[in-house]
Amino acid sequence: MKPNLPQIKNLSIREQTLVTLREAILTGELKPGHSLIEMDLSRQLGVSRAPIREALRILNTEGLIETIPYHGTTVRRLTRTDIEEIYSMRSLLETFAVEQVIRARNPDHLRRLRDTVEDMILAGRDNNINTVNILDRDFHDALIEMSGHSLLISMWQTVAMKARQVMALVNRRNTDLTQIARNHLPLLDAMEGGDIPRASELLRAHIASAGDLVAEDWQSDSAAVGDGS
Amino acid sequence: MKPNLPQIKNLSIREQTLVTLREAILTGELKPGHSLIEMDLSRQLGVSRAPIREALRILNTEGLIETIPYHGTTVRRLTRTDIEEIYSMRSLLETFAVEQVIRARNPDHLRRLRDTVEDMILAGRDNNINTVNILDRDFHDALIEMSGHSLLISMWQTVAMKARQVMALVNRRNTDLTQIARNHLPLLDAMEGGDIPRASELLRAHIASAGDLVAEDWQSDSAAVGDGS
DNA sequence: ATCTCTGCGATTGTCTACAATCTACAGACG
DNA sequence: CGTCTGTAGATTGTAGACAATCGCAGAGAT
Repeated sequence: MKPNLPQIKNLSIREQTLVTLREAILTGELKPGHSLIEMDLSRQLGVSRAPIREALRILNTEGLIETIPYHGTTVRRLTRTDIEEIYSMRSLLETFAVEQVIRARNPDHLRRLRDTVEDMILAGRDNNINTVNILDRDFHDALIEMSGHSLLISMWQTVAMKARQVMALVNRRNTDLTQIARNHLPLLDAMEGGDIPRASELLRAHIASAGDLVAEDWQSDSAAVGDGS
Repeated sequence: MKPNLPQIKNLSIREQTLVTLREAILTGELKPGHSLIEMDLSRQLGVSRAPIREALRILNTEGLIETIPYHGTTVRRLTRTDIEEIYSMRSLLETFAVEQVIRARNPDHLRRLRDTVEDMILAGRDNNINTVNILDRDFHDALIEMSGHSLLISMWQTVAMKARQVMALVNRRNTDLTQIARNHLPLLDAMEGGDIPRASELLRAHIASAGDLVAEDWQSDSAAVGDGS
């Protein structure tokens, strides 16, 4: 009956520019301090400055770039304090979310989370670091989504973006991937048991340890770039 | 010595537009559902569409307006769920802040907060509702600022904006103003005593009661506008 | 030698005109 | 009479040119 044709979506140039630039920043392709000149972007992307400017205003509001009037736009630099703040905020938001999810007592939710963790452990065995990272992100994103709190989700996206950027910039030390994955299991157990205080504490510790690890080998200049051209 | 001349600031048209529109939305002058047509704004403000569009993109990112491509831009409508979410998020962020502030143990902070509350009580005696509201906002803003957590401050601004908008849209029932002001005193006492759990709980209750009051007499359509022209 | 001022290049800010897209309504066709 | 189609008007999306502003280098004065 329904041929199930792929949805045709004609994203505006502004939106395409936004996604492109944001992704480049979050993956570390565009490093902190890199200067973004509208005219250059215009030539590179083959579009006029108008949509680019609008995309830049959005990125600026999201806190990923900084603009000095009549002077230039650069990818925002990250200090160690920024990183600590990002992780403490993550902790706050996720702890809140986990509380909501536990109260909802939805078996589907827990099953979905457990599936994700199991996949993560498997990917860890294969030493597939990329998949582990993606599944880890999925897990935490899912946790927030399940709260059903749209404002929380929106604020989470902002923080999660910044966290992604930080992750891409640090040179990860080789940690035991299966261990990272397994760390999620006690949290799931606590959630299934409906033990909010314990789940909160486990999550807090989980994120704090991740944050400490990142903050530890953060040299402010490690990923910074002088000129950017 | 210092003539204290007013700082000359040549804000860009984009910025002026942004501030103007945002203020109009937050004060309820522009009600949810009201449609913002770029061309009309352009004529009214006597500027071209380009800076207006950039301001609109920012407001959109801030979550105050919604744009449907090739169709129009409207002030975002607020459901009862939105309001509950705004207040629960306020609660979360402020509770976090108060914990930081207590830990910092800075006497100046507590003094400043107490001064604000005292002024608030005085304004309440005079039945000066406007001043009470401003001081109440000052109090909560100050609490967040004192945390020294810049990411928290930034997220707070987003939430506080929305809360301001909601406050402006409900037809406040005449509550005892001095009572509102006095409600802050136990919180201050707990903070001075360094009692984090008690302070958290008081703050949570304080915000929840305010939220309930607002949510109670919220009719989704009360402040909505059909056409907007 | 040092200070001041002027001009230049680079970059963002703004304006105007034109293109693309959506909704609604009127008219053709069965 | 209902359904489809096409056209008009409104609105946003994009382009390209021009204006405003900033930082800096270099000339000239002291």
